[in-house]
Amino acid sequence: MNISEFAKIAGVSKSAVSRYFNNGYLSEEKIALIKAAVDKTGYAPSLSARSVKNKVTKLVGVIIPKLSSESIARITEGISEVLNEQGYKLLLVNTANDYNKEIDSLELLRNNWVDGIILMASVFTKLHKTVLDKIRVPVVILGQNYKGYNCVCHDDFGAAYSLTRLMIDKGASDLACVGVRMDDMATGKFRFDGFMKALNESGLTLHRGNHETADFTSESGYDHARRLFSGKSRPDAVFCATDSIAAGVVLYCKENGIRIPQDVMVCGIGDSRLSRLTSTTITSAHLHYKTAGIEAANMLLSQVDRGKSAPRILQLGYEVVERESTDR
Amino acid sequence: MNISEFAKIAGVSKSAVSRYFNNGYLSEEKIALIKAAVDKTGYAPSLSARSVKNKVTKLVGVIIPKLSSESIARITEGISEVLNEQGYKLLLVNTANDYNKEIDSLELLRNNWVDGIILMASVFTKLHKTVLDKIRVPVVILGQNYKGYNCVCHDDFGAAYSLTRLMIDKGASDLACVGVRMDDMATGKFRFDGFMKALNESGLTLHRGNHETADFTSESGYDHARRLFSGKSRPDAVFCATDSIAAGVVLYCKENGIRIPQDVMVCGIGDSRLSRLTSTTITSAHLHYKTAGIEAANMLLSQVDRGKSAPRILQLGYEVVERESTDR
DNA sequence: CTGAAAGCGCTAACAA
DNA sequence: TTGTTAGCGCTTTCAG
Repeated sequence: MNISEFAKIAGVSKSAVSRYFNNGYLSEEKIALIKAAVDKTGYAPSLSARSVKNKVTKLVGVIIPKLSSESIARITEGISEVLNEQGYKLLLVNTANDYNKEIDSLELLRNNWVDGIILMASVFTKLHKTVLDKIRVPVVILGQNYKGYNCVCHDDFGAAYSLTRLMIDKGASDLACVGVRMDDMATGKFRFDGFMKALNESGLTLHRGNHETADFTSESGYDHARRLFSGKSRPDAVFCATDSIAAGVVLYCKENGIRIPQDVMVCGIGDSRLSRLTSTTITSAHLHYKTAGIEAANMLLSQVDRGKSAPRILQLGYEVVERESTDR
Repeated sequence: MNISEFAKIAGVSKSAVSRYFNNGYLSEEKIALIKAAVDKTGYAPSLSARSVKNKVTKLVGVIIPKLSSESIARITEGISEVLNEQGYKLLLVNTANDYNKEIDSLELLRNNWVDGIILMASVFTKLHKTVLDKIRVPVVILGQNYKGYNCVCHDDFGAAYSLTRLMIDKGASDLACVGVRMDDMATGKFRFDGFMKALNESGLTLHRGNHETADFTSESGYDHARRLFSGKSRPDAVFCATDSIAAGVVLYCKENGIRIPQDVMVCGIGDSRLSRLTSTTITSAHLHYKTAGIEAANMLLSQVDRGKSAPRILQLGYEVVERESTDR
């Protein structure tokens, strides 16, 4: 049913109907007439047609690498909360860790579909830059710090530094790192750099064989723990780039009689629910994921409303949460 | 930029441009002309305007109660996979466990916005029915079994029965259940019913104080474990409606010197990653979450394409996965 | 194969 | 306050 047909049923003009749905001038009498007809027919205006006129879709595109990750879920909940409140809807694109798809999705949303985009970026290629620079709608990048773009990110470097420092202060001298690929700047490079800074500051060196690159799963953490602990000299502390990886390391230790924290200390990042439930609970750094989502959505919507402005970068802090895995 | 303006730049007519983007008849020559202009200007047709003509948005609404849940994330990944493949986009609505918002969201999507809806339902009220019956686009309900609607669901009853049976076969005689609210039929009622059937079949009774109602978190599982184990007689087996709850129970036992499985057996449902990482790994039932998402999306799209048809119910099986928590 | 023109459902400027 | 009317950007007949 369209507006003309409905107007006929309600016994009013098209404009009256339009005004009814757009808070225009309308007499009580007509309002009642239309309300009754709505109840009867269930008519609602076509959002597409409305968008054609308004040039506004009230839709925000959110591009994520995967869904089954506690951190991403929490971020997305934050985003969704703000969007809901402000009357926007969330168009979710899951790239399934496929970086080409990230580009495709940006292309897809580039014109005429959404009023703004939040990109949970992993790696950042020249292609990303090319596409991002062509996009007409506002974009906020979440979880990475790319100069020249609107970003909301975490203090990955600081969190890694503090945790490593903590383990050194507790007596660790032969530290290992299970990180992720370095082209993921936030989770890969910055967390590794923070780890290294703490080492260097204390005059420690990263021994050969003590640096592993895992993916984001605990299975992978488990596998890399095996490699770490099968060398001749075992590390006495393992810094992991994420809690999931740390959980895998903890599991490996449990199964192989390596005592935590007596034989080896372990920590992760993210303060996930998991870190409280593993056989040895895991010392971690709390990152404000939901807040990041909220801030990113607010940053985006303010640009949607008031037009693009100079790029801002918002970096959120962290809190170290000590648990059993470093308790000595 | 709109089609007319672009057509002028490309040096062709509006219709030619339209045909270019809709695989119509077009000479090589014009195709080249338009392609060049697209590269230069970045023009892409407005999807909203297209929808007005086509009466098709290529958008599917997905309503979920929350994001930070492994099962929901896996389901949604399945949905997203199919939608992507078929050229549909995913409009995500997070109701944040607010059942009123579930209704509102259905109302919102009811007309003219999406081509179909997947509803991850929790409870089912008369209001749900009223709204669902008014909706014009196809709807698939995921995770619950409501006669008369298209549903994809799990064998909650069977899974609970098998797990309880397993514990009884291993010698449990005083069983407890930590479930969730009964108006969530799938997770609450059916899992409890499955549990009870196994008890009854073996001539066992549910002792007073051995039935707790938790929410879906491990914190809640932890709290209810305290109540369970502070009575005079301790159960020798605890069936939990979800893995998260079970993880909380396991944590409580660990902290209070209650040995699993020697003193008490524990199991959950969902075969989550968590169940493999807790201090005592948790026996669980694998539910095919991602498959459920895939099947639901396929079911929905087939109705979108071929029009609504008689309601179908697809129930997926389960597999019991034995781990340490029942290993005796 | 091509372009002109009508029309999708809606909004808003305009005249009443 | 109201109704009429001219678009919004696109697709698709229809006549060439």
